[in-house]
Amino acid sequence: MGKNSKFDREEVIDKAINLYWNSGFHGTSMRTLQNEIDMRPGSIYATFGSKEGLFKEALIRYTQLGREQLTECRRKADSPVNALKSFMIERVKLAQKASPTCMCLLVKSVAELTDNNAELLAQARESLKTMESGFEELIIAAQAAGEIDKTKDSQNLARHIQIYFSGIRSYIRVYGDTVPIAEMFDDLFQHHPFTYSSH
Amino acid sequence: MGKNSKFDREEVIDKAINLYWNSGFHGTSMRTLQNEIDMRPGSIYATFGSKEGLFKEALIRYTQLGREQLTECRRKADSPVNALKSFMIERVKLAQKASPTCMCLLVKSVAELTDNNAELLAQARESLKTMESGFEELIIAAQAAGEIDKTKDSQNLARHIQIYFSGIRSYIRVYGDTVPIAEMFDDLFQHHPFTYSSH
DNA sequence: TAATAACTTGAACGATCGTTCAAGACTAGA
DNA sequence: TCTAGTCTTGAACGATCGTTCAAGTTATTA
Repeated sequence: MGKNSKFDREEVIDKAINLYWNSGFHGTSMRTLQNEIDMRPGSIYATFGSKEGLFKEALIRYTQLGREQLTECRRKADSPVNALKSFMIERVKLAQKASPTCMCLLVKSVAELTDNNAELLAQARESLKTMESGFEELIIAAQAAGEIDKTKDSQNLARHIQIYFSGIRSYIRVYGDTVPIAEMFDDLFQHHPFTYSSH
Repeated sequence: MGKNSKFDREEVIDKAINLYWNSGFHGTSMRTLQNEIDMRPGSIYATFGSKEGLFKEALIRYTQLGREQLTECRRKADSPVNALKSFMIERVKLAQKASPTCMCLLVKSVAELTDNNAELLAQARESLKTMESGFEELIIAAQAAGEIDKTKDSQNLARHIQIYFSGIRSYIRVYGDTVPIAEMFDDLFQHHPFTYSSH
């Protein structure tokens, strides 16, 4: 008995993701959120508890979508390494559409948040680790397929990718599209420690 | 005739840098700034014009200090590449002292700022380019000294460093000190395209 | 169809935001 | 020492912040 919600929860969170992605946690006001997701304060607070609560759900869903995209890339690509490459390219394209910063919402969040929002900071960290472990799975697959040297530590390589990926996206934020994005990702895998030919 | 300011301008800006570094532009309130730099609103606004004005000066001074530190490292180190290495290590140490994020204030700023603060965003971008050109100067010196392959494009290598450096610092933000920082910087230079031995 | 439970609404709250400005304090030149 | 110019002070401003809650609406059940 009683009334059902008339809004679509995932749809609402997706809109929240885009807003937070654009302007960050502090830069996005509840008023803006209210207008954009078309909910009144009472409904928002009944559903998500607080601005922090909504942001946390946004982080979680953002991460889930990222993992799904990674899986999708693996399904489509003809090799694990190519799956990683296409994921990075697609992710940058998606980010450029959703947020002019082009940066990862999770990286933006660990950069912006402080201990004043400890739970959110912890969630963003956790999410980044989740993404990194997704990279590692693909690397292990690549090693099994003979694409990457089996003697290399997969965790180490995944770290390499995480670092370079976030670095590139910060770099794009500074230089915009003037920089050859695809080439930069190719570079990553053409170099040691991802190739046999090195050292 | 008239009264002289009783505060030290550089000292004030340095304190502002630390506050912004910790909490970001939006996360640092004028009230907090007033207390920390021990100036009343009237004085701050007479001197810097606005919160944006103070932040811009902070960005500029932060960059200037960074360039000076780079020069200092070059003076002390026995080679240009070692100068780069020690700069990175020292910078991370400094950042860990000044800001628990350990990240670069400039990268944090391009991540946080939007077109609502276009002038600040432009300044942060400009400053990052300034730092990168400092890296390139050291690389050119390293090439002249035979430390790095002369046929490599110095601009490209500087980009590599910029990307990896900011990437590492984001990474440290996620994992804290559990990650072997010095090793990671060594890795950067042991790999192609910084070594002859690669490819 | 009346009662009940679930959800929505939007005006309003206190707190805090960045900022202003009239008044006071101080210093240097006449 | 007086005056004119410069800097400092801090109360106060309107705007906006995140949030609350009593009242209204809608759907389900008996």
